[in-house]
Amino acid sequence: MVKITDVARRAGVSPSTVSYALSGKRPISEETRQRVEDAIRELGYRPHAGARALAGRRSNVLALVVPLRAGIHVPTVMRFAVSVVTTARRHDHDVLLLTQEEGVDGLTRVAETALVDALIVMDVQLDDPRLPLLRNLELPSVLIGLPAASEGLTCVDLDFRAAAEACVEHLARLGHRSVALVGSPPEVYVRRTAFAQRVVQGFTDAADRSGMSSSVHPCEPGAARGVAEQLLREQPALTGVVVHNEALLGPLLDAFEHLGLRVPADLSLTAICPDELAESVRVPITSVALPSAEVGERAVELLMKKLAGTAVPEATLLPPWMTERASTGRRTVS
Amino acid sequence: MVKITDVARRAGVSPSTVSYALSGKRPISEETRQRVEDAIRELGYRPHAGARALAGRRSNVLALVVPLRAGIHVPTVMRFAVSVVTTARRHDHDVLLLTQEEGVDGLTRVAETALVDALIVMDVQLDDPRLPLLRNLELPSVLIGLPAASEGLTCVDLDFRAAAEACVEHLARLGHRSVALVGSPPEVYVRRTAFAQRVVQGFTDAADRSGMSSSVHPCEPGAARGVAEQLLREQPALTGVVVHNEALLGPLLDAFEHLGLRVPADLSLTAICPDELAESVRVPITSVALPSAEVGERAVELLMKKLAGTAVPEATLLPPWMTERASTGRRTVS
DNA sequence: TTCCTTCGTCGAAGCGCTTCGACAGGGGTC
DNA sequence: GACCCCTGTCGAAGCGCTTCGACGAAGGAA
Repeated sequence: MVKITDVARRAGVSPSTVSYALSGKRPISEETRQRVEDAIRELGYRPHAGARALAGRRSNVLALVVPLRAGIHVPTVMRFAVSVVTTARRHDHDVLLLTQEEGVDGLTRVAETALVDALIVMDVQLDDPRLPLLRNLELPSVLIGLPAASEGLTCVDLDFRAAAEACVEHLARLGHRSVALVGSPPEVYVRRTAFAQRVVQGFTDAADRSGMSSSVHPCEPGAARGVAEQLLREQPALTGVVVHNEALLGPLLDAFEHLGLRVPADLSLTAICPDELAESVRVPITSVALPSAEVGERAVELLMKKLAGTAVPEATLLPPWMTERASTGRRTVS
Repeated sequence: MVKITDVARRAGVSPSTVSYALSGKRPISEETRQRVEDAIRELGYRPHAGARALAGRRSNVLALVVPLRAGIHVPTVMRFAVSVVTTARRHDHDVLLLTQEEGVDGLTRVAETALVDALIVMDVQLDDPRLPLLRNLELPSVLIGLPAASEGLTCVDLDFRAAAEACVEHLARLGHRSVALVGSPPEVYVRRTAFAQRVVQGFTDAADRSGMSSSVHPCEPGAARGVAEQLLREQPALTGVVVHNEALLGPLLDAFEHLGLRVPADLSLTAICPDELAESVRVPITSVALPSAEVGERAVELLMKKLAGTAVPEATLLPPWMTERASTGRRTVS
């Protein structure tokens, strides 16, 4: 193994100079830096991560808690995760994968062993049991998701409330008077997952404000047909549906068609989901984008700022961005 | 931060004794061990990961390369990943998440900086460009997937060839004479992804051996209806289908029904996919299980053996395990 | 000219842990 | 009784890196 002293010898300088040349923490003459870089290249030197972590008190590793619980949409979660990894690499950090199972203990462990410098936590509940821990930990952390009380924390997320409102208001503008929300599976609400709850709030409030009749339906994957039938039965005047359930978008479209409803002629559909998904189904869906890549990126960048000692806002809510596609149209009064 | 010397002082022993009590690498009297453990508990001691890695030449971290390329089924991949993380934790290891993007460089980097002790690589191609690297690296590695040449490597996977054969033979036993394989998206074959290729081989060979007529159809997600129509048009005698594409299982079932075919009365369906999936669709599918959890577990266990210096087999192929469900039946001669 | 900075570099002291060699004491064995 | 070999413990020497204080040289201010 080639180490810093080897590089130093080859470049004709001291190890500390190599270190400073690498970190830039003290001025080094251009000529010396060049010699050091050459030596590094020639020898194929790579600093030892453990030694670095020990001496520098920084491991350059972030922990990411990936939620893989019942009811979540795995591909969507992985979009966040990939964005986090990619952005972390841009900032010269690696990402340690923790599963939800490990829970509070896992977070404590990686924090206290100094395995990681910082934490990113996904799938936040309104009253998440991990919040006290995160507040007390000496390590900086960022939540992807907005709990009920964000004091003393740092959170990033899409403004789901505004997203749901945007969907409803879009339907209202098109003349719809009766709308329904097809949501995530029931267990997601039982856990009081923050984003799901906010969508319900935004949806209901906006519908009330617009004087629309509305209903909310948590929905299992695979239950598309059942929900569709139920909707038509219980809410015969229904002409607008907001879908907040990635797995159901396609099936729901099929189910409505199967029941003889044309989208958007008889029924307008909007969704909150990744743009790619909205574009890839049979009838492209008017949707508020779920900007996973941007959220992941922001999370890492906020963390980097905190690591650098900069103050950051407690909550960063990305404004909803709606794209009109083929699935929504004016209500046709029959 | 509480360190080993604090524990040593409190327990009235030397730091080395604490270390040995913890690692068990030298005999320690029961009484001393107890005092050390008490001290650890009372002080809340956690060994510093970096220091440990530096002195012990082991980081207790594994790298996992997670494939998130076009055409892969994310939930299936994550089943492997979760199993790897869970098993790794049981062996007191953590898992560093690498994306495919990082490629060969990423593997080299984490290996040479001693950030990780070992590597697990998924989504292996028959002629994977990472193989030479893995062969030369001083770090042990395990592939999830079986490349064309496995000499000098360690690989675990379901025996996909045998799995495909089992599906075909099952259909043959039921009297079917004309079968089709609905496979992964085309890009998966273009990349020469190992498991996909082996399924095709196994399927074709078994069909030939049984004297059945057969055809193979790579298939995009969302193209279910198109493929179904094409199959009926081009292969009118078709009565048996093998599906090797998680995303398509449900849609394909719907598509055949839509075309007026009853499963299994008119058409028998078998699949290679996780059992959960096979059970959760409308008509439970006779399937060969994709034992993600077991494969992930085996991968980690093989790695642990290699880290311990034990020799392990180059290829571990798990035998296929078929479960008959409602989707297959005898061919009804009409 | 003298004094004070700033720039560029070096040496040494750790960071917190593991591990090696040494050694005291307590049995066995012959 | 002499010898040897375990068992259980300690002290010290690193592991490879960062960082702090120091210092010579060069440049500016007075």
